[in-house]
Amino acid sequence: MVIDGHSMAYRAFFALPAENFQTKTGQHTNAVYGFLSMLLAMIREQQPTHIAVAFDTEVPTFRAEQYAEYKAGRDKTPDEFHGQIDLTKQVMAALNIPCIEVDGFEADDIVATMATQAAAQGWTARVVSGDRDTFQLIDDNVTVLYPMRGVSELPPFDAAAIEERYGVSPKQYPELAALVGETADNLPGVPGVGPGFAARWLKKYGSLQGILENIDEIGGKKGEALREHLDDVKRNRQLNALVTNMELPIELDDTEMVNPDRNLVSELFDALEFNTIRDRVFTTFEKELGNADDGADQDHDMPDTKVIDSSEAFAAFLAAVNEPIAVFSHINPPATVTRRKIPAPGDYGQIRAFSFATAQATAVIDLDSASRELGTAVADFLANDQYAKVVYDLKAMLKALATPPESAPLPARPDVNTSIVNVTDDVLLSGYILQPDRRGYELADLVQTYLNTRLETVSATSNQGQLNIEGLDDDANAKLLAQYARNAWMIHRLNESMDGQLAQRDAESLLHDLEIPLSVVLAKVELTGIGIDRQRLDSLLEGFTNEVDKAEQSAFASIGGQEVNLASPKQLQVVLFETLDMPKTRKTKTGYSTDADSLADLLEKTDHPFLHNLMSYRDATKLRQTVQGLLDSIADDGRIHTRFSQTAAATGRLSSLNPNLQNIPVRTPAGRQIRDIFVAGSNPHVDERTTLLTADYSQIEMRIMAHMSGDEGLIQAYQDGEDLHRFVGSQVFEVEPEDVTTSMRDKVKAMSYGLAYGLSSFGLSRQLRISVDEARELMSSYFDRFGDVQRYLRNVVRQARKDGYTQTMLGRRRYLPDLQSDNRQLREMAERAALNAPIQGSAADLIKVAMLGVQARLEKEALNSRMILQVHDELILEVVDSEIEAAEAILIEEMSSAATLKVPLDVQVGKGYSWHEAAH
DNA sequence: CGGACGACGTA
DNA sequence: CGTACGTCGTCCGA
Repeated sequence: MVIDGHSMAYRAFFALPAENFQTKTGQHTNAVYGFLSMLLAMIREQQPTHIAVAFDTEVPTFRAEQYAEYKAGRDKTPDEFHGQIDLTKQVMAALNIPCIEVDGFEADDIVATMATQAAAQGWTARVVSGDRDTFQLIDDNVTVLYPMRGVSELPPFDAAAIEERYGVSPKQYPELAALVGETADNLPGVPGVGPGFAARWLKKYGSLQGILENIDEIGGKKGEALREHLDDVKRNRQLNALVTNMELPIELDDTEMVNPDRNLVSELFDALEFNTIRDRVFTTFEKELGNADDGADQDHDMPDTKVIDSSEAFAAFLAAVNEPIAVFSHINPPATVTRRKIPAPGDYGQIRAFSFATAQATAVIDLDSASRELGTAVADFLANDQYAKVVYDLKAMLKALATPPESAPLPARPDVNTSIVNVTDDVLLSGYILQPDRRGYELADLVQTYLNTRLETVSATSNQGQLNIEGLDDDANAKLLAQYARNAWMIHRLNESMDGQLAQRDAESLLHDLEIPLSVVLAKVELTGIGIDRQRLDSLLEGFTNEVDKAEQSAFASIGGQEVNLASPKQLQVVLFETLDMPKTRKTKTGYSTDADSLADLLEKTDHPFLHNLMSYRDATKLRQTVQGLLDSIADDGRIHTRFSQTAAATGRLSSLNPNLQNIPVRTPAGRQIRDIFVAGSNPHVDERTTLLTADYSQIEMRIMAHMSGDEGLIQAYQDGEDLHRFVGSQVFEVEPEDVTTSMRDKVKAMSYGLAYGLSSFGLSRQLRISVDEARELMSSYFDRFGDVQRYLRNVVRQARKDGYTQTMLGRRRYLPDLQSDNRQLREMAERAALNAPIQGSAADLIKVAMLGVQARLEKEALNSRMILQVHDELILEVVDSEIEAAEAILIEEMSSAATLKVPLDVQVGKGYSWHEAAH
């Protein structure tokens, strides 16, 4: 298959709307995307063994030399097309598809030469081109795929198809074209002669030569015109003849289809912001090349796998081991959770199989067929401090091991402190520390990045049916177990690679002393869950649902009974900006914004009741959704067990999911009602009432900024325990602290918080609804008083630009390549991220240290109270009533001593039956 | 069914 | 033109 790259990319450009394909840097990509998806379709349909793409070059062709007006008068190439040919070539390079271009020739000549060469070798050739001149190449061996509807349909043209369509043979088609002319190439033909007449003449006289020999016979106006434009016709015929015997810089054999360079493809697609097509690329090539086991070659050093089916065999395997063992556990349901398919509340998955790897040996255990003895032996091995272990996702293993089903051979090991010990590495967490801003940390992703090897993801068929060890002659089962073994081997190899990199950047302590121990604490927190008052939650749902209905009815009434979907911004835009003809708001990708700020603006300007009703509807639906989400995630034990992701936030923070308990409303009274349903539950270890204890850091990020900047004024204020915002206000506005008004305090408060996000004077002015000048004035007097803060913030960015990364107090790095970007928007975004990352990240480090400290103290003092939630700067404990004072002391001590800063770490504690009551 | 998008909750 | 997240509904395409 040989493709005319330029003509197809250009077709694709017009087939897809350029405005829908634009990267954040402003580069259009519609032609690249369209070309690529056409290419994939062609590969799938035609299954070529060899493939190449031909391109035109800038150098004028021999045709232009023969005829100066060749292709003159064409419309200017649209600006949006700019750069897309080059990007298309880059994509081809990543796909390992050769691009061919030769100065002085057109892509079509290359296509023609290659097709001719291929046919001469006895191959069949497929020519993909939007240029009808290629029709002349068609014969028994050569077919042209010519785009019809955009580039979505490329019907094959063979001799019969040309005959049917034009009434001439492919060989005669260029003669017909010469008579008719080609506007696109600025080759005028005979006026008044279209393909019909041309075909009739050709049929009658056999060929163009025949026509010329009998030219005087041809009567009528058209005959006259022909005689007048004979030179044009001859010239056209000369120019539309494709060159079939060029010297090419490549042999046909060098165009054999091979695997894409996956890393290059990923890198390039990241830049092009191609996401959905990525998998299509890989699956298309895999299918075409039939090489699903491609990566297997690179495992030649993988030791043979022993299938372990008895505790004796396991003991024998362990006896030969004298180094850290990589342990992989296959957990059902798989950790990959999609939006519409989340695991049932309280289901932490079951371990179905274990596999192990060292440099010398690999082994696999199918738990579905394992004996109770073997299951126990494995559990004992995990709990045995003598064996160092390397794992992937310790937290998931701990949780699954804590709650195996009755029937499983594995004994339940509910104590996460002892169930898996001596874990020296968790490659999931190592991956996060090395690259905290990656999208995914699936084992296969890490293997791809760090080992440049493909890893099959275990087939979903393992979800059902038994993995039966006796059935090892069963192909599918054997393959599955082999995959598990390979996973363990990959964990082993990943660890070798990552260990070195962690050492190089001095981040071992972050892994071993912080993240790995924290994952044990988090496992415990998740297993514990938080108590819920279900009755009150039910009645909240009812109340909010009523509010939604009421607001919806009022909203419809206020626009004359028209029933639109209030949850659809698209439909709202029609109502607001067309039906009601309101002033336009901020632009979004798909139109004009209908967000809360915009609605408030519109309300001010128009005072239309619909706006008010819509806002009520939005408030109520949001609350109802939150309540419904909570109800849906209550587990059988009546509690909600959120999951903490330890690898989600690029700054080092945790995140909470299924459900997210880190964004439960708190600002409005209605929202706070939801906090009231999180309550102190029963403790399984004591028959005693419990209370919720909350403890949060006060102004943690400001304190970190004071510490890191070394600003004496700020430090002094914190040491004196002053009301920080009042103090700053008095400095900025040059008044006595007692004379600082609420408005002054609010302004400096907004500014102080904003600083850590890279707030601009423009942003500040908008937020405070003051003029930009006033905001600028405010910032400059702020920095006059607190100059070290300004110097610090500037220096953070400067250092980050120099090093390529920022660093937290514990050495957690965040890489920010965009600091070097030519694109101002990207660069400035990276600068703000650089400003914020050390501050937010250090705060994250601190509370993680505090969590370890608190958990350790609770255990050391043998308390029954339990940690149940972390919300970035807040820890929540469910405390047995007799332990309230002890727990309170632990919280305060451990949180305030998490680090020694130049300022005190103030911790506020509150208690109550519910989360709401425990707020202070 | 999955992704993009707008919207909005938290720190 | 303020950082970091997760979830929901809609809309649209595979």
